[in-house]
Amino acid sequence: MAVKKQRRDAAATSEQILDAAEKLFSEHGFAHVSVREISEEAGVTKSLIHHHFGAKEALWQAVKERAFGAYLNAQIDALTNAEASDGLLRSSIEMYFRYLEANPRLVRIMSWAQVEGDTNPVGARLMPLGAARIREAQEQGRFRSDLNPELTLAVFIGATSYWFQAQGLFAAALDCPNNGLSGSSENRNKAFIDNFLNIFFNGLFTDEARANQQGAE
Amino acid sequence: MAVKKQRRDAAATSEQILDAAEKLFSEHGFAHVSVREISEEAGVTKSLIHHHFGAKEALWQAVKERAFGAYLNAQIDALTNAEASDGLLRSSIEMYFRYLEANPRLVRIMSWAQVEGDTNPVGARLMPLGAARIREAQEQGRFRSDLNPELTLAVFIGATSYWFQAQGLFAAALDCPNNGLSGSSENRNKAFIDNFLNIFFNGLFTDEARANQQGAE
DNA sequence: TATAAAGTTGGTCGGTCGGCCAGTTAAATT
DNA sequence: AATTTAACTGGCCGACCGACCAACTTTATA
Repeated sequence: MAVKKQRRDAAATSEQILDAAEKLFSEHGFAHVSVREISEEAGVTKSLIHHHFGAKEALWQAVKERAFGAYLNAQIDALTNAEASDGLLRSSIEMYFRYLEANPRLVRIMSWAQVEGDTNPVGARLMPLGAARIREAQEQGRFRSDLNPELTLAVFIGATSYWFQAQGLFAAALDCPNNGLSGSSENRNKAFIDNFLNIFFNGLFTDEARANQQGAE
Repeated sequence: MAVKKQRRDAAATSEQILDAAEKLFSEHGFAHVSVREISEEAGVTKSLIHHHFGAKEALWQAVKERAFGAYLNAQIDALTNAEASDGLLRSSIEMYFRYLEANPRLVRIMSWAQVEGDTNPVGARLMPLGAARIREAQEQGRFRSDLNPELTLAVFIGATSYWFQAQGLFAAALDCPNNGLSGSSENRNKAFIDNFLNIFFNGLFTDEARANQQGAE
């Protein structure tokens, strides 16, 4: 038999409100969404939102904290559990990419938070972990030691994050039929990360060009 | 003798309004700025803004078109005038980076436009030009031919654009005193682009690691 | 100089916003 | 069963928003 729906459940109601707010905030941004719209989306009264979260700003904060918290845990897992071999480091990088791919709302929330000037605590937590993995690889002679780990990590985070943030920018240029990228977005994402990792690890130069470059220095 | 100030000059007034709007919109975004605030910043009445631009939305559009137009011209110059040698391609890439560095307002306007879902016509114009340069280098045997030019360009645009968009994200992690990056932002920018181009062209692997990777395939 | 056109102004309107409060209902406590 | 606590509701309020308009002033035209 079906469980009778609880009519007063503060935790469930809060989640309901958070879900609705996350949906609308991520789509349109904090300023373009009214508390009224959120209440309608969540199926509760406007007053109830103020009852549970106080001000609109606090609700936005709660939405961000929930999304960033889940993201942070997933990434810390990926960065601490992966072992220091080429294949596993590569796969932990791919996990970062896949997480963004699977959570488009998170990507948009991060975009909004970024442009609105939030001092994102997630980056400050994640950067040292990722940089440490790069340092390990350098000490083991697998990565070049003349590169700065933090800046290298910034390249990786930037290229992958921007790929998802700016799909509208790239879509038109990628959709021409002669480059074999006009398939599904999954295929495009896979082609991008493969292409990126290939450059990231091996560079853009041919062996010949690299030899010339080194000879010239 | 000083030129007597024109008291009624529609073009100058429009510029004045556009300057004020660009400043405030880029700092706080479209929704967080009122027409009243813009009028005060520009030193004109609110009604005058409606007289010149119609609706607030049209003013925002005009701000974006002015900024994107200047940006587009500068980049088209860089991409069409640079000759097809390693040094000049590298320098045209650096010009792109320098332009973003010198125009923080443009970076923020692009961020706002992106997150608000604008179908950015600039990317559609610029991507084919940049991809063509990469194709040339591939045909001349300087760049590896197994890479997709458009996706490669997306890596470059993403990494550099994100660097400026997300300085707040990176700043905390980069400011630790032991990595030599705690100087001025100009120095940090230079260190980043040098590090990026080094990876971009030559890859992250050591020669040994690259040899192992190729041997394993 | 007469007249039209364009630049500029202060004031105001309907509408929406976030937040508050008094009151109601269900659950928990004693 | 009585009472306290907390979830929940409808209505309302002042503030602010973008837009509009009628009037006024300067410049261009004939």
